[in-house]
Amino acid sequence: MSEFLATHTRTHGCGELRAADAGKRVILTGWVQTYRDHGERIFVDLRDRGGVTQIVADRTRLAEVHAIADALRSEWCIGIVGEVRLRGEQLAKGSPGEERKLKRMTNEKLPTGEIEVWIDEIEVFSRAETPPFAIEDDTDTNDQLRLKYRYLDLRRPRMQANLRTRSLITRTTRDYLGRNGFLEIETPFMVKYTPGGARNFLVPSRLNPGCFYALAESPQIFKQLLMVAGYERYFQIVRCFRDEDLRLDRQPEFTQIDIEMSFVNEQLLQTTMEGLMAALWKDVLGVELALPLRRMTFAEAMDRYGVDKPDLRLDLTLCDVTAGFAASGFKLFETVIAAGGIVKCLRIPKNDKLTRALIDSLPDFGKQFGLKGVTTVRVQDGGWQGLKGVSDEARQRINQIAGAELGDALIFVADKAKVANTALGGIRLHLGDKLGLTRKGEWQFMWLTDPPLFEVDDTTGEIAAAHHPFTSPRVEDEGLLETAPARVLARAYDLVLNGVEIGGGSIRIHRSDLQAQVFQALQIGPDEQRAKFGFLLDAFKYGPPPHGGIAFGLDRLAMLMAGAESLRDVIAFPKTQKGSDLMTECPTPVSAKQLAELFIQVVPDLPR
RNA sequence: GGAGCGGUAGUUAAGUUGGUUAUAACGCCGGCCUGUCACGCCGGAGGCCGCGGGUUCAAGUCCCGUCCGCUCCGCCA
Repeated sequence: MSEFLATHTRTHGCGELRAADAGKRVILTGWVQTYRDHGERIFVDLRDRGGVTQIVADRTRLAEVHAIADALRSEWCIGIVGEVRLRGEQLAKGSPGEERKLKRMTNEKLPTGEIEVWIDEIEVFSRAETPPFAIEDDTDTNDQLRLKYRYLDLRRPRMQANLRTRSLITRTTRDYLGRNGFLEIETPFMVKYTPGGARNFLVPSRLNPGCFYALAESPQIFKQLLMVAGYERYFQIVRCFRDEDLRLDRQPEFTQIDIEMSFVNEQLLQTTMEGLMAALWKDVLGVELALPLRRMTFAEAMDRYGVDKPDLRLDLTLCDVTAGFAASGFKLFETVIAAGGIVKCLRIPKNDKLTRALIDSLPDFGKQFGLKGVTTVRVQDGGWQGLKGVSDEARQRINQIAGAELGDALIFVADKAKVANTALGGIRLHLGDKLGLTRKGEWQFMWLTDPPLFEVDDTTGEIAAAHHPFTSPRVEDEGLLETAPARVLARAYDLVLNGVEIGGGSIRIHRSDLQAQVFQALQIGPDEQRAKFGFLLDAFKYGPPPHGGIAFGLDRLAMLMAGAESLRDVIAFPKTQKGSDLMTECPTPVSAKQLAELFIQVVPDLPR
């Protein structure tokens, strides 16, 4: 133990001291943020997780303290004993210009700016090499370096604030759910591998040669079993693992707030979750949410926003002008329509920021969505500027559908429905940003409801579960399961915030006859059912309660609430886009001996 | 699986149609300085231009390959 700590422990954090503390003898510990050497007097900004305090070493006062302070460098870890003084206290009372000088000495940028601590004792706990980047919020360094020296990156106040926000979120969540009768119950990470869905990370079993566990993608099946087991209300803040390609808002391991309730319908579940959101926004951000939250059907979202997670901070909407362009004389679009495609339109009300250059950049922007082209016209008296070959009649029809007014721009995209919607939805967000139409600072929540129960594969026409095979169809659609499965809508819901899906769930099937119909529609036969879900189906023979649930992405929630730009900024030790950890340099190959112990042989470039 | 962007001093960047010793700012090191808080002033050090090939009299610059990072499409029941 250091000599210093044997006899001292700190009395205050570096963000705590105020003018009222003047005269106190205090002990502070922290890291050297910066130092300003003025010869006889050295000023040091001392930082800990709570803030920064200026400490002062004066040669005429204590030469030995001054000598130690003279050697201090960035990020050294030190402890000091000293006296809190109002800045400029030593100025002679009543001296000329006293008030002005005092004011000049106060640092209004710091909460502790009125005071400073004059050092009586100082101990260097440890020195630091010059860090590869400055430990400050506006340090402009690349992610590669930040991740390699993550422990330094995490010293930055903004990162500490982000992780503090995250901690507050989990604390409030536990508190709210606990008060509402939810039990926190853990479930296994190492689970049975089931094909389909997200790719799994596999864990070899030494005790069972040739056999593997999968790391859980989510506790889905276990939480349903807990409902069968009569726990009624369950939650867990749980790590999930998916071996899929990564994005700004996706990590290979991420955390869910996982929730399941028995004897519940959509209304009760959503109300309960709205209560959770209200508690979070109040406790963490001090914001009162207006409840209930808005609801929108999947169909409306796709039609008007082109996505299943609309950003409602932006008022622009899409409309379908396929009917307008049919027999319009515009061959390009007519061909697309004849091939089963659609034409969607985004109307931009007259806006000076929509420059020629911005319009010209849209086709390139559209390419990333697989779009072949983007057509933009300006609505003028008696015609469209920017597109010829459309009959007057068709033009008027389209103007009417789009609600176009003089001076507006109409942006058209023609392709298969999915591509057209995704692309124009993307352009909508892009332009909202570029034109400054997206209202920053708003919290736009919405429940997305009534999505399709199944997804139909474009090429094969095969049907797959859109969510998972235990999601209930809407009661009124049960009759369609055999005749028109693609039209069946689900008792499922997503919670969307500012264009980000922060949670999703469903009411589950608890009736075996209904479950059989769904398996039938999915063409999952008895053998496959047994192999994949046998234990769950067995459990459902013993009086399963009606139940449903939801899972929130804690990382995304934290990212939005902390105002962070990336998931990596709210995860202490995240991974790169290729799933590697640049600090520990993982993953790595392992020795032949380790592999042999697991009965595994590595074959490079195995044909797939 | 695919597309785009990036990699030059410790860091962030500049580097012209290929042409002398590869610039700048910040940081770092030394000295000076009683009030700074983006302190200031004087001086100094610091480079495998991601890596490997190729073209050329000559490559940071052009070509091919490769690695790493970022963003997106596919993917994520």
